[in-house]
Amino acid sequence: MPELPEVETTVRGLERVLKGRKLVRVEPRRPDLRRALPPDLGQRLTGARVTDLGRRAKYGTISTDRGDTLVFHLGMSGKWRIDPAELDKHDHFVIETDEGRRLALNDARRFGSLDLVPTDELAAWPAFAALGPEPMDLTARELQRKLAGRNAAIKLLLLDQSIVAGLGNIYVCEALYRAGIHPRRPGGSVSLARLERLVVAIKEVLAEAIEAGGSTLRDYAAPNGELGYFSKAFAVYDREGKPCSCGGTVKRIVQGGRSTFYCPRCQR
DNA sequence: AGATATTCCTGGAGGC
DNA sequence: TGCCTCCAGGAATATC
Repeated sequence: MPELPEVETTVRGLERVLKGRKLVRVEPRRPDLRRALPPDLGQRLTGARVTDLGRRAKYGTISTDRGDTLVFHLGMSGKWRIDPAELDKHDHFVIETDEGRRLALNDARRFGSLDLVPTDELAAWPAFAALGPEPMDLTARELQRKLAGRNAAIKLLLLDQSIVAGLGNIYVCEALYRAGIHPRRPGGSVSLARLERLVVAIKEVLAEAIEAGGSTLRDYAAPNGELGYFSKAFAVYDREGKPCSCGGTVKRIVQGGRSTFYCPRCQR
């Protein structure tokens, strides 16, 4: 269930193993994840040297000296396993470096994706071109402009990657809680002052999550490759019926087919 | 154009 | 214990 902080943590972990390394073996172990993999993926990556790693929204990028960038999305269950003792049935893509390190992209539910894009065309790549600003670059003014006239619930609009790119269900719930905004409030009805609070809340909750991820990088790099969510207790997410610090009770509703958790006393 | 529903997939949880 | 249903998640796609 990786959102932006988990992808950021993943990229930082991969960077330590991959940056500057040559890929001596590249093995797609099935032809597709969510979509078909590029048929020449193995051929185009084998023998290439990794120059850079990066992140855009919830996508990770691995660029090579051949002018290609491998773009991965972890979907909901994806994770990279570092030096797994043995491969399991959900290790769908495996690469090996000239130092003998092995990385396996494991994705039980296969909602993830792998694409190979010319590095100089990345910004124009359709999936990237459709993305809104990175949350860390977001301003209240810009958010206000994007929400103007929109009647849909603020919760749903914040999940729209063209409005702001990288937020998922968990951090949207947490950010709205911190900003004191009711998840059902129409997007266009949130005042600039409250959007200011919201933008600060988004940046803070993501920064804290990345910080927590950084502190668990050791675990991430362990043979089992597990990468947990920001494991500090969430204030509202998955806490239906439990107490809020205000004395109220966390409530769960369904919006757009997915759960929203919020405190009816704190969020208006 | 905006809003809403559906689709992909598997494992884990809970009910009986 | 086993079988069934339901649910979680992100984003593309379809339909109103």
